[in-house]
Amino acid sequence: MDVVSPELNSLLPDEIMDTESIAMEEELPAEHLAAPPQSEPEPLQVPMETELPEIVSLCPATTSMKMTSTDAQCSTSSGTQLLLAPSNLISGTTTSAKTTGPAVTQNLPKIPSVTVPANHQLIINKLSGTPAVVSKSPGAAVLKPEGQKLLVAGLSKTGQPIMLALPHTWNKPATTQGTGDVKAQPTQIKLMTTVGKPVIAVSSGSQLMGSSTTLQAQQLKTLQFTKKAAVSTAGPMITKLIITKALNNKGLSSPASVAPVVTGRVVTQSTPVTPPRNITFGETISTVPQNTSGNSKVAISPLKSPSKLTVVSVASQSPNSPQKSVTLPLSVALGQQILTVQQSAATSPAKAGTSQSTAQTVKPVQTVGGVGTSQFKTIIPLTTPPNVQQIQVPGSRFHYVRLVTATTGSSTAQSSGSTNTNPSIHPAKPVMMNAAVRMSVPIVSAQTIKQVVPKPLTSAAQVVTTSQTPQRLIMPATHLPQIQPNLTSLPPGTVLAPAHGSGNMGYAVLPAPYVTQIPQPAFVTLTSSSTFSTATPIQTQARLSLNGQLQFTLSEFNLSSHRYCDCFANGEFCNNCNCVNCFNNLDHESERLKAIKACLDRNPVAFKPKIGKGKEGESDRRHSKGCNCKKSGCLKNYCECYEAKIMCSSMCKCMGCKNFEESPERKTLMHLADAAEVRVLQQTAAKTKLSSQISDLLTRTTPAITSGGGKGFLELKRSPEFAADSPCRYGDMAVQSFSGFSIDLSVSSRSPVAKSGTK
DNA sequence: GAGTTTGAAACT
DNA sequence: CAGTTTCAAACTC
Repeated sequence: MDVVSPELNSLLPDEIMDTESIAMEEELPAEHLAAPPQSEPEPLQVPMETELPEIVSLCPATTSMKMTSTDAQCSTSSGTQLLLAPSNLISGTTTSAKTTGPAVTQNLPKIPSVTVPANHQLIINKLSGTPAVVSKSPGAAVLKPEGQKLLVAGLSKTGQPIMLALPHTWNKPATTQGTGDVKAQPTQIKLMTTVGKPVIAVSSGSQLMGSSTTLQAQQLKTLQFTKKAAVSTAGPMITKLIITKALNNKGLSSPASVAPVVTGRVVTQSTPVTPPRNITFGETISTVPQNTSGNSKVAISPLKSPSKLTVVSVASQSPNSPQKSVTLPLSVALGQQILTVQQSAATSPAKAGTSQSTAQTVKPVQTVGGVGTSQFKTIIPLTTPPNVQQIQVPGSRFHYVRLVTATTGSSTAQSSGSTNTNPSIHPAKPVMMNAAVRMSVPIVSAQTIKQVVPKPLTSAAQVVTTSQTPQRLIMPATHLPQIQPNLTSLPPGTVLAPAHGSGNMGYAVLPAPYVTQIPQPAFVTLTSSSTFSTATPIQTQARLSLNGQLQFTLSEFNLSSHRYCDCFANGEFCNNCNCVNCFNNLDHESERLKAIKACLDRNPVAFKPKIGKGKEGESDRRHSKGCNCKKSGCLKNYCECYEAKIMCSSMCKCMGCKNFEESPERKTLMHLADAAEVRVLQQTAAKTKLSSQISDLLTRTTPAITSGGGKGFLELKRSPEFAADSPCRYGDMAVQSFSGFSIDLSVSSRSPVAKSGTK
């Protein structure tokens, strides 16, 4: 690893907090996404295209070490995923670093490699001789030398940690061995330092992952980690993780919408530090060096709105039996996100660090990213009562709630469920999925989370539906043997999608309103497979097929279509769609239930994502069923394969197929399509720029601009200094619509200002 | 926007 | 499982 001296750092003060340039470097094409880690035995399907989030994560690599530093801080642009090794580990690789404690200088682990997958995740590996990050953080196991690199140097003489954010093009192997010449490419290096704070120090064995929703790539979030010296190596340590949105955060949304969520691990308690807009949280972890203390994974929705946040924590772990870790991987799939949660019981109560509503005490988190092309934001809340928090994202179509784990008596989950003692369960092995899944889980009390057998959604499950915005409850139907026994531990209200069959992956998509508003007698029994036996009959609100797919049909929805309504197929209620006489709403729940049941009986795979992960050795994506084209040559959008921009496979039954790799027709079309896309992008960029200029012009030239009461409107008012009857260039501007990229200014006839249309 | 083509899903 | 029907989306003009 390269060593960045403090001198170098001091010479480049302007580089600090240079978020824009960093953000630019983060822009990676989708094809640069990281491949699944090799440690993953069997990648799961990627049901849908995913708009990938980026991760800021902190991942300690050591198993036991002393932390004498009191504060640690790192800054990174949002969206950049970082896996940071412990400070001592870092310092051991830097010549200029000053260790903060005597224990730190001993047995300094080396960082053999710094690899960055394409998802901008920086992974600093330890030596192979030590318990690697990989073993504890499968998500960090992706060591694909792509993407942006970030080197974390140790403490300087002034105590400033130095982090080098390297462009993704800077992936020479030498850099991973500490022999790279930093100065050789000065323009590609971003230095981020913390002022007056020691370098990031992550407690041993803990896995931290900080993540935050990102509204814009330019957002900068500061992660502050506070550690206190442990009494002994085996003693508790304090780790405080703070994520602070930088002041230059360009996010325009409310705090709830951005709600940076960071996970961390705190051995005991942390001193609350609650600067404005900071989120401080801590978590109690086991002090057993080899104890991974479970892993908690929560994926933040990487969907369109980065503000969407889903936090789920399930399972608990006996503090004294790390190998019996009853981690409950809760994998959720919506085709775009996968959420995996493994959470351990805390040996001591965790303590939230801030009084802010967004403050969270979190469990150790590790990313499940790095699998496939997915990128994850992993968050684990370790909330104190109230154990339920709802995340409301203004403007979002979805509501999210957090499932939190009780901080006390967490060991009951392990002992209560006989299925949890399945030896096949890997203690800390997270369930890795290669697709992100959005998951909205009904709010459940902490105690109910531990219950082995899900109950019908009655009083136990407290689902909050505050608006007509559909909620989704999506659970994985993937065949995941390691988590299957733990599925019985899902909290009441959770819709289970029992894995069944081999490779027949499905997803249970259940709108939350559907869950919450169904009368109890209307429950649809969750069909359990033979391998998914439970002592108690499981009831939930949707009937699931054997492969775990929740299905809906419109046959009883008085719709004249044999096809599924898109809204329905997505597990949503129809809203502002073109459905006629639609029954896919809350007013027709009984009919909807019938439709679901009928559909499940008829076709268990109707809602299965058509484009999924191909078999091993095949291309990443392929049509699950294959097309059946006859006339289009599979080169028109009639063909589902072509429409999905994938080539036809052996599954297809098409005739005259031209949608294969070497097809000249296909290549020609692709070239044309690419060219067209480039043009569209250029035009869009031009429009955006022009609109921005116009808007800026209006702002600067208009005497007064006040936001109108309506949404997305600008009200242009006459400035007081202009008399009502005086000639005024802008005097007759009325309220104009300001929608999207278009600004249409209507100017009165006596103000012959040229209209500006950007469309 | 209307008409045509197409193929997936439902149906038999 | 194969053939037929239906119909919304894609496509063309």
